[in-house]
Amino acid sequence: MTQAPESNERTRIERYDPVSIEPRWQARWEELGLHRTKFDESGRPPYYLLTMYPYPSGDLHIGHWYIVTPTDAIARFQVMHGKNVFLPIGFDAFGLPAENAAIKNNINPRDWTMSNIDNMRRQFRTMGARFDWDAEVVTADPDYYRWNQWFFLQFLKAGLAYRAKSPVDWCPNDGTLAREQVEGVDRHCWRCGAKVEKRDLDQWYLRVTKYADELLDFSQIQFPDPVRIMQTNWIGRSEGAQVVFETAPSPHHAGGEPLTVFTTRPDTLYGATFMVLAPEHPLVGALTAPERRKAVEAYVTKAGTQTEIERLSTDREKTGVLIGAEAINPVNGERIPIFVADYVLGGYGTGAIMAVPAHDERDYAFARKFGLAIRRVVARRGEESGELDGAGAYIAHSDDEVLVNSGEQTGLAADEGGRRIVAALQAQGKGKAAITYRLRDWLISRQRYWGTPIPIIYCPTHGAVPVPEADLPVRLPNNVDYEGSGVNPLTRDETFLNVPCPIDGEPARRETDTMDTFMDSSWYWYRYLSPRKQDGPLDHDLVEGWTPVEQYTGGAEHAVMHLLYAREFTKMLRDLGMVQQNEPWKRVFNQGQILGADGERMSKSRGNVQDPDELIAKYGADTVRLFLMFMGPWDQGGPWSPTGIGGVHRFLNRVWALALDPTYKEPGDPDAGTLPDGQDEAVARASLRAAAHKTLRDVTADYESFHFNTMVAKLMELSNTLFRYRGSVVAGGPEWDEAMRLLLLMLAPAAPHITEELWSRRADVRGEAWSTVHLQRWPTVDQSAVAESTREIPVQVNGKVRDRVVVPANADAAAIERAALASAKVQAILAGRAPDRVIQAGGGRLVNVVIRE
RNA sequence: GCCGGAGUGGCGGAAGGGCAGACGCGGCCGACUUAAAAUCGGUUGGGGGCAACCUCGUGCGGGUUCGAAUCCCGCCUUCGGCACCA
Repeated sequence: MTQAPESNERTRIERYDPVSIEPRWQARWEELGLHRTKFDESGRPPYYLLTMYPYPSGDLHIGHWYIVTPTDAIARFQVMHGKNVFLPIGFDAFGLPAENAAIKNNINPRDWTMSNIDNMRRQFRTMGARFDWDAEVVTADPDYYRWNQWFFLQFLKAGLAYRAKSPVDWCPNDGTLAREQVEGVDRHCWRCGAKVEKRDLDQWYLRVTKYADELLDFSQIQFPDPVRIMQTNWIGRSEGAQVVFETAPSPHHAGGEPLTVFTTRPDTLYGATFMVLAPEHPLVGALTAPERRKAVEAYVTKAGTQTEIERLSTDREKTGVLIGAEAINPVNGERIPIFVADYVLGGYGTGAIMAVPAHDERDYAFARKFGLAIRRVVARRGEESGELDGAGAYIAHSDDEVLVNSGEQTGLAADEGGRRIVAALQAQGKGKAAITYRLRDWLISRQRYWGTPIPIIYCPTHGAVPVPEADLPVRLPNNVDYEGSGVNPLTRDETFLNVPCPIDGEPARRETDTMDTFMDSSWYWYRYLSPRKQDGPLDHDLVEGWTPVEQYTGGAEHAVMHLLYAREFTKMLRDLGMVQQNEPWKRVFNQGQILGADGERMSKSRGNVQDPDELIAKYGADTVRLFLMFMGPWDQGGPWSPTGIGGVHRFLNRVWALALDPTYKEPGDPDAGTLPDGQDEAVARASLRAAAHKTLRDVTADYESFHFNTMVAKLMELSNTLFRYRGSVVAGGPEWDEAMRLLLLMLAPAAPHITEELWSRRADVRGEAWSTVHLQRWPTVDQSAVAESTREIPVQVNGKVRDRVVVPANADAAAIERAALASAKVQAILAGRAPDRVIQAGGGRLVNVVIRE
């Protein structure tokens, strides 16, 4: 790069050169151990600040900076408020991308992951974040994942883990596929293109539905509203009743087989005109009549091969087949036909419904298509004899509805009728009130290599036997050969597979499934507190002293997965006596996401990834940090654009110049040296102080509420104010010096390097010993500096601002009104008329003169 | 379809019943310079006026209020999430 020779005026002070300053201070902080948390320190209250640990994809991009640097600013701000801050970092090191890279490039997932982590550690250090690297956790480390295994064994003992069959997407060549590995409408494998099928596999579950009700209680965790709402919907509690129908006798069947359905509308039971079983319902096979068997089997098979999307698409036409059996409605003994149809889900409720087409849109659509009876049983009072208009089901559920065509219950209010129907059924043992949740148990089995091995051994005699705790960890073998396919290599690894049964010592085989990585991320903040502890997963004293985590920041994309799994996990740990708390974190904040310049998610494959390294080389880390905070509200994110970064860099250059050379006069500045607005020296001194302390008041509030963009704007304003006084008689004086000191302290959390450099030079100039700016106490606002002797009050006429009047700060309402009405502009508009009303808003902050035309 | 978030200058955004457009980018004018860059100062929502000023403006249409970007009702666009959950 050709650089013009430094012009004369720029040689007076040293140029702001972040590239030389930043690494120097980073090294110094590390040498001093400034970022290492002393957990046992008393006196300073603990403050655990957590940011979601990253997946080690290889390179830190600008999105990581966007996530991390404001969090670092919060940490530094809290340190300056006397808190004992813990800000750890680690890596979510297991998962599919490592395996994909491994298969593609024929390398080892561990090597790929670990070298990515090395690179990211290096890049992280260039941010200047105060991470406590001693606490680092890497989930692919056996020292970490052995505790996943240990927790699993405890859950098993406590009955919180169990095994059950469940379907997976299966490719004949590449084994189990993750959702994103199934491509196209024809559902082919992403690698080999083969047709994907469904397979039922035995898999492990965690019994998290046990906590469904408790998870709906958010009183001990502060979530952003959208997260709370999404979790509530995800859990999906609905109240209703279970009703037992029995099958009717037929030529092929004795009948009397109970079929339980769940309904939220027991009041509509008399309107049930058919019944529907999910294709997965266990009784489908047994109840199907011989002449229907072929059709039913074909239908069930087809349902199994359809994509979730296809099957669950709401605008798809309803399909289904009769199974050739009938059920008896317990309230009226009526025989109704039974269908199997895929609009009923196997995994929800009882997998069977009573269909009430008059009062349910889905049942209505199905009944119309198959020409089934539609019987109205609920009507608005006074419209009992009315017919359905044929446009659809009648859903509205209001207070003035009554039951019709409902036997003994006819004429009752719908609610009351529903209650009586349930009570009557309950008396006969044919029903009861029930609550159903949309939430399912947590399926943790993954047919993958790169994860935590599930510590189970299958013995021909004893079945699934837990690995004894003393034998943990079950290590993932390092030498793996994918043999060019996506099939989990553990299933071919004889050394791994063959083990003696822990009970009888006879030959047995290991479980080859590994755990969902959400298991890893459900407790890592506890491990950060004692990452190398060998005799247990967590240190109880530290956990109780430092958690729930004070503040957790991360992306909203985890609203219902990670953030819910981790809550469930914490409740399980609590029930095992491992922790005392009900929730893992006190407060969660969702920062926005930085997208590529094209508005799409940043990813290597899209080629829209912004590498921060070149920006740092050009502007330095402080500028990049500050720019990311300045761009907009932190919870908003948005497409990446470097437009404007120069403005932030210019701001830091100006802070640099103000700190090192207050009295300098720009040759190009016509106003250099004069005081603004014709102020005299005393007024200038007072307004400098006022500006500094007002900024302090506002910036403090902005840090506390994570409004970093306005925080930076206000610091820019203060530097602009200082700039106006640069070279004047007050430049370098005591008020200037105080303002400069406040500016550096306020800027320190956001731009840690330049402030540290200027702070140390300040100490040099004064002959004081150096002490880091980052351990200074946050300054306090001097209210007397902020107070002003006069106020300027906007005067509106009919809501439009027409003038401003200046009144003494202590003017009372009458005086303000007099001043407002005395305004020449107001008088001109009044034109001799008297105002109808004069309103003062906000204790005299504004006056509105109302005239009716 | 249902549930959420967001729509404000050329651009990122500020103000969350009381001065719309803070701060920054970009633009324009000027200073410094042989010149350019950098730096510094001024100016910058639209329309009108020589001016002081006037007028219109926060996605659209209504409403509440002395006063609405902000609250309410009905839409539109866009981004997330869920999606036959009985």
